[in-house]
Amino acid sequence: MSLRHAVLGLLVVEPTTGYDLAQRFDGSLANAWHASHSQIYPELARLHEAGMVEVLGEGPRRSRTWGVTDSGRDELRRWMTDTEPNRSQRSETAVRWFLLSLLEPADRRFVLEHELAFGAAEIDRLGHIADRLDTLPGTQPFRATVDLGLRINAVVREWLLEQLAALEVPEQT
Amino acid sequence: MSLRHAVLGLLVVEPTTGYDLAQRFDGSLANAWHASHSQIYPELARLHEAGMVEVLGEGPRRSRTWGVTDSGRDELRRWMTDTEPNRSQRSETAVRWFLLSLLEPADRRFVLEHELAFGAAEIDRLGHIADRLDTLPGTQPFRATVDLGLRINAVVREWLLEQLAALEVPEQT
DNA sequence: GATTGACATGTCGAGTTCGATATGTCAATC
DNA sequence: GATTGACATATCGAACTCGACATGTCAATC
Repeated sequence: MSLRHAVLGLLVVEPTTGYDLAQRFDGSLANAWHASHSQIYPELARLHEAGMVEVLGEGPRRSRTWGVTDSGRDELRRWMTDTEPNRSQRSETAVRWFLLSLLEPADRRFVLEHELAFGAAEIDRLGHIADRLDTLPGTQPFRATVDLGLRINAVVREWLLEQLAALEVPEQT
Repeated sequence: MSLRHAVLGLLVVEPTTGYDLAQRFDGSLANAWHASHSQIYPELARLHEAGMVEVLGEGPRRSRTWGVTDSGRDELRRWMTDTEPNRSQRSETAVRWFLLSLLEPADRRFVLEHELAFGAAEIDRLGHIADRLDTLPGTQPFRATVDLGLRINAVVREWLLEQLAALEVPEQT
């Protein structure tokens, strides 16, 4: 269960509300893990019961700002250094890339162009995040992860363009 | 539910048994999707009931070789070209990379070195798959995906080495 | 002839995730 | 003063996933 540790991690970075946590899962953590609010609220309740998070303050609209306790920090460290990562991945997009060659050229071109457009938007999105982090102090460490995302996206883009180019050339059998 | 389409895709590539399908999820498709046999057998039964796969032959040990029907091929094509991909990713490893900066330098070095070792093994594994595909005829299209995996692993490796190098330098605040 | 290990299929219960539904607040615009 | 949209929390049932348990076959080695 990494949901628990992803939540703890995000709250160590910066205490925040459950609502905002859900936004972050779709923002900075989008390429690593997804969780919707219907998972996050119960998980916060469980973490609270386990003494790993605490309410730091209450705001408008019944909102509560959650922070991590020492016990929660211990648990996060233990997980990161003492447990073997679960290496199983899950990416529907990657499944589609894998199966791309099963499509006829016309369909393949269509899908490749669609993926390229999405990738361009993603590079744009990450670029904006990088720019914002560059102006903010104290968030330097996370620049590195954004950078990794940008580099992976660049490699994928190049690969997609190659696949598209291979489509133009009559097949060499 | 991409399990269904991943199974259909693998069976279009080459008809095979449920057992072998489970091996392939952990081999060629390891960086895209994971599924164990306890998911695969019921899914094959459902696909059979839906008329999307059929038994092509029976072998030793009650084994059945499954193939995709025309209806299954239609469904796979429809999924790949007409539906919007679910972009949500899931990678515990990526979550750990994201949270790396929360660790103290000594712990961080430990984790980075562990990741580098795993990455090296993965590059090795993909390299062997690539070599095998190069000697086999008729599997050229999947060379491309293996290549993408190799390139992404190379970028990650470079990134991990940079993070390790940054650890040596006294912090610039 | 016995043992071992890879091949092969299957089910079950617990745990996790998703999508829908529900309820309400607050600030800004019309 | 009404409406809209972002903020905010919460629950429920259906679907999906995981790990454990169960059963058996076949080939090769000891």
